[in-house]
Amino acid sequence: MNIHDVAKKSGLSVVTVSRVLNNSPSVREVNRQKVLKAIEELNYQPNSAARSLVRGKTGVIGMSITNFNDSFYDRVIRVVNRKLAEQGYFLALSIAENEVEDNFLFQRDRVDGIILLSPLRENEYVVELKRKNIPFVLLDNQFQHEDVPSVVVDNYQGGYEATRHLIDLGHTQIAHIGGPSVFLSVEERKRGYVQALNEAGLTPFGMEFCGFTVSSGYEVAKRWIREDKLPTAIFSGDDFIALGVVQALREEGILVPHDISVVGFDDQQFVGEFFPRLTTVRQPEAQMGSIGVDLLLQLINGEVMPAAVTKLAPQFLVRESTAPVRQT
Amino acid sequence: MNIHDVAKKSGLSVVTVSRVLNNSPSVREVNRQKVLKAIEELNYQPNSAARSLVRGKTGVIGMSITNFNDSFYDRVIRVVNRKLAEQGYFLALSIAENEVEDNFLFQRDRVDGIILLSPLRENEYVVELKRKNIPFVLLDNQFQHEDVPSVVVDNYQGGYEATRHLIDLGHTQIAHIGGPSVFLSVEERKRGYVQALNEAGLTPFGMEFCGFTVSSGYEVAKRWIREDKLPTAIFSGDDFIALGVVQALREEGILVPHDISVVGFDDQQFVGEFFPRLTTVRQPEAQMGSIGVDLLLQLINGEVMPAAVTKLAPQFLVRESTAPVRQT
DNA sequence: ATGAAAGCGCTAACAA
DNA sequence: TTGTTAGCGCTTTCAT
Repeated sequence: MNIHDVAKKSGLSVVTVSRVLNNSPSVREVNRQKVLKAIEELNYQPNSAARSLVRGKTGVIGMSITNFNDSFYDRVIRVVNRKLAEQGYFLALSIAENEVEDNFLFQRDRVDGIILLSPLRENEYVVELKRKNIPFVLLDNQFQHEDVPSVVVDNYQGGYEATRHLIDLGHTQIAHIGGPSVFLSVEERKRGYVQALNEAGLTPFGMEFCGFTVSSGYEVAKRWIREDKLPTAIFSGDDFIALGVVQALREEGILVPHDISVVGFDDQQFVGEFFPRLTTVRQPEAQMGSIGVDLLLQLINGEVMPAAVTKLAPQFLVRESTAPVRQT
Repeated sequence: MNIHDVAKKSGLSVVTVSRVLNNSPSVREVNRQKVLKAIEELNYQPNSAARSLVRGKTGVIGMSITNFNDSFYDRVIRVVNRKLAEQGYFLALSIAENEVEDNFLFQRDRVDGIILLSPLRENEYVVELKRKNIPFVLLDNQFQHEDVPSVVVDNYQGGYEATRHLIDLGHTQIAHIGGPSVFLSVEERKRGYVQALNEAGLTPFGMEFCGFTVSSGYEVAKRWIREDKLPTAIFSGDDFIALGVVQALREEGILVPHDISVVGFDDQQFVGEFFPRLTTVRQPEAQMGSIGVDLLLQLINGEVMPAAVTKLAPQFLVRESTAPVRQT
């Protein structure tokens, strides 16, 4: 069943049918109706391969993800999906596990553009996509690349605000547990932390870097307890770490926020349901997704080359895991 | 740049090039090399739209997901992705948010087949896909449908084993907090729970149904504490609920598993990092994904109609949140 | 406003 | 073993 069947059924030519399909204005209303009726009756849908072939466009935007178990990704994906749908594009997600060259999406004629979300082998991907001349943007990435628009959150500011908040609560002994230090975001958060302390005439009480997991946070906190070098406040590199910290402290009878204040990062959904609900830094996922889509579509439409890096302000959320320092 | 360029460059016809591309044996080795060389030099990749058009196949399998913040989904997705890649197929994920008809994937010529993972509006989807005559399978679904292969975990068995384990530990006062009771899986888990109790000559100590969230579990447990009707063991409908329960108990100074044993369901990744590590029921994600792919490919290749429902045994994981009942 | 003809890049059928 | 020809289903000139 194809466009010819519709033409036959409606008594018009395939060209007219095609025009109706593409909302061309130069079709008499009577004929348009005839065609629409035939389409309806035949339950016809144009063949997408044929369309792609002749148009040189697919209407598909690919997005490469590394992880499907994270609120941050979930939120970004939803926004991107919705926004692309509004623009008539379809989002095809792909999990980045294989070699870069193996990625099916990375072919000029399969997608009109690509979004890389928190890419792991960022440089490889960028080289490959540039070589293949596929329009793409980076979201939450690590490095800066010439001619590649990217949208990142201001991790420095996040770290700064988190620490500033603790300082404002009167804390002077503030430690930091960051994620894997290979990440630029980790480095930036730390930088914000240090800067805020410096401005207040303070120095880091302690710094440690571990995995973005509950257990790593737990272990670091347990060690600090064992070594009897506990601060009065801890800025954690993400919510998982923070949760591990809270748990370790609680096991030793140290209460959050009564005895020690803890700040997280990312506002992981399930973490928000724990008590004490974590004071944390939320990344502006909606903005990030939205701007990312805008940039990509500009690129695809060959409009002016968008700015290289868009840095978004994070949102600091004060909840229940932080409190004024206890007077001793 | 297309197949003609390669033909020209290699001094052979487009047909020969096509044959090389498709590993046809009837090409002399010398010529094959010539073609390969030309492809290499031109960095040529066949146009996929043209291929799809003429072959009537896309090489793409679509998978519709509702949530990207869950270990269970993450695990299934990874297995499916890997397995499809092995078979030369590409997995395109799509988030199910819009109307069924809006789903871009649901078009015969866009994908060769579809996998529905834990679909929400299951019946609508099934009707639509049947109407469009697209091969598809269901994973972790709710209902049974004629002529649609599906793979589910034996939730009844999961509930049974979890409860049996508690009974074996000497517990007689065993309560259950299930998820939203609209789900068949929730009903099945409950049924297993009740059955295990019955066989042991016991009756449910209490039953409650709430959302699959930490906070719901927390609230139910808090209420039970307030009303002073605590069991010695609780079988929770999933890990989130279980976590909420543990937290609520701990806040009241009731220790898990010392005072009360708690069992979860799903083996959510981050939950495994909490202490006490949760005794839980793991769904066989790898099997589910693998069998799902096999069934779908059978369907696509028009082989014998696969069995309607494949029910997989869950795996019971004894960890640290359960212990023998305390002698009073 | 409508249609005939050409062509997008590829593969399959048939011939040589 | 290789190549010629036709055609997948659609859109886009270019006439009319």
